[in-house]
Amino acid sequence: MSALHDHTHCIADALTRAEALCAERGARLTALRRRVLELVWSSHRPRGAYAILEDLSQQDGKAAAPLTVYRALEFLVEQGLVHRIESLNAYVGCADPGAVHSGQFLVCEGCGDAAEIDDPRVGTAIDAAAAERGFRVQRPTVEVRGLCKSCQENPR
Amino acid sequence: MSALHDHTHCIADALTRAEALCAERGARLTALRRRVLELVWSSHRPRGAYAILEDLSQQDGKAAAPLTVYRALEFLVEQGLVHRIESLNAYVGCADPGAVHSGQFLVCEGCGDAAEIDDPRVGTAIDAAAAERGFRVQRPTVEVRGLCKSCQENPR
DNA sequence: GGACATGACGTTACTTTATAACATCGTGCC
DNA sequence: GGCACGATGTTATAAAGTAACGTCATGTCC
Repeated sequence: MSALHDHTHCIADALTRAEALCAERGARLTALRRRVLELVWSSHRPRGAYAILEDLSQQDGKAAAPLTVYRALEFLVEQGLVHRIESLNAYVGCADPGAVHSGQFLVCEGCGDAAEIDDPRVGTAIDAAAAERGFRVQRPTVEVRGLCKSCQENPR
Repeated sequence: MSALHDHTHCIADALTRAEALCAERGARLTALRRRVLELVWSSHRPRGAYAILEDLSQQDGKAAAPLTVYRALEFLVEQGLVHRIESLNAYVGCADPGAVHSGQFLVCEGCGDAAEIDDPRVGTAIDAAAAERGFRVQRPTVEVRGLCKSCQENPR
C-alpha cells in the first residue's frame, strides 16, 4: 500500500462491507467485534492481538483481557473479515471479504505492510502440486517476505 | 510420508548430509546441534522447540534451558538443515539441504506430517505475481493445510 | 410477557512459545 | 600459553495463546 492514501476511507469501507456481510449471513457483528475490526484496520500492517488489546484498553480506560480480543478475532477470521498472518502472529484486515480467499500475502520487511493478493496462478500451481501428490487442500497459506516497491525506492 | 518406511535411514541420511554440508561450509555442527537435528528428524512431523527440549532433558537427565534449543535451531535453520513451519510454531528436517529452498510444505491435519515439496510452478507463480506488483521476493513461505493421501484413505 | 435457550462477554488463572542480558566454557590460532 | 571468538550455561522475563467457569444479553416460543 502506498503511504499516501486516504486510509480513513479504507476503514470506513471495511466496516460498511463487514456490516453488510454479517447482516446477510445473520452473523452478529457486535460493538466489540466492530471495534476490534476497526483497530485491525487502523493500518495495513498486521497487528498483534496484544497491540489491539492495548488500544482497546486505552480507549476504554479499563483493561480488557486477552481472551476478549482473541474471541473477537476468531469471529472476524471465521467471517473472512480478517486474516491471520502466521509468520507474524498478527492479524490484518481482509481487502475483499465475501470473495474467495486464497490467503496470499506480500509482506514487506521494510514498512511492515501486508498486501493481500489473489493470484490465480499461485492458487492453481498449489492445487496442481497437491493433486499430483494425492494431497487434498483445505487451506493454503502463502506469505511472501520481501520488499515492496515503495521501500525499494526509498530504502532506509 | 508413508507410515511404512525405514525412518532410521532418514535420520542417518540427514545427519550424514548435514555433516558433509557443514564441513564444506566451515560451519560447526557441534554435538548439541547434531543432537537437536537428530531430534527434529525423529519423525516427519514438525516438532515444537519445547518438545525437543523435553527429549533433550530426558536423555541427558539434566534439564536444558529453552535458549539452548532455540540457539541450536537457529543455527540449523540458517544452514538450511531444518525449516520452521510458521503456522505450527514448529520445526521439521529439510528433505534436501544444499539445494535451493523454496519452503513449500503440505501439512496434513490428520497425521501431522509435513511433506516438503519444491514445485517450480508454485515458485514461478509467486515470482510472477510479486514482480507484477513491483515486490522483491526475499523469502516465500507456502504452507498448505489439508489431508495427505494416506489419511484420506484411512480416516479416523 | 415470562421462561428458556443460546451465544457473547467477563474474570481468573495458566500454558506455550520466545527472547534479553550476562557469565562461562572451549576450541583454534598465533 | 595466551588471546579471540564463537558456543553454551543461567536466570529472568516477555509475548502469544488457552482453559474453565460465571454472568449477561438477545431472541424465541408458548
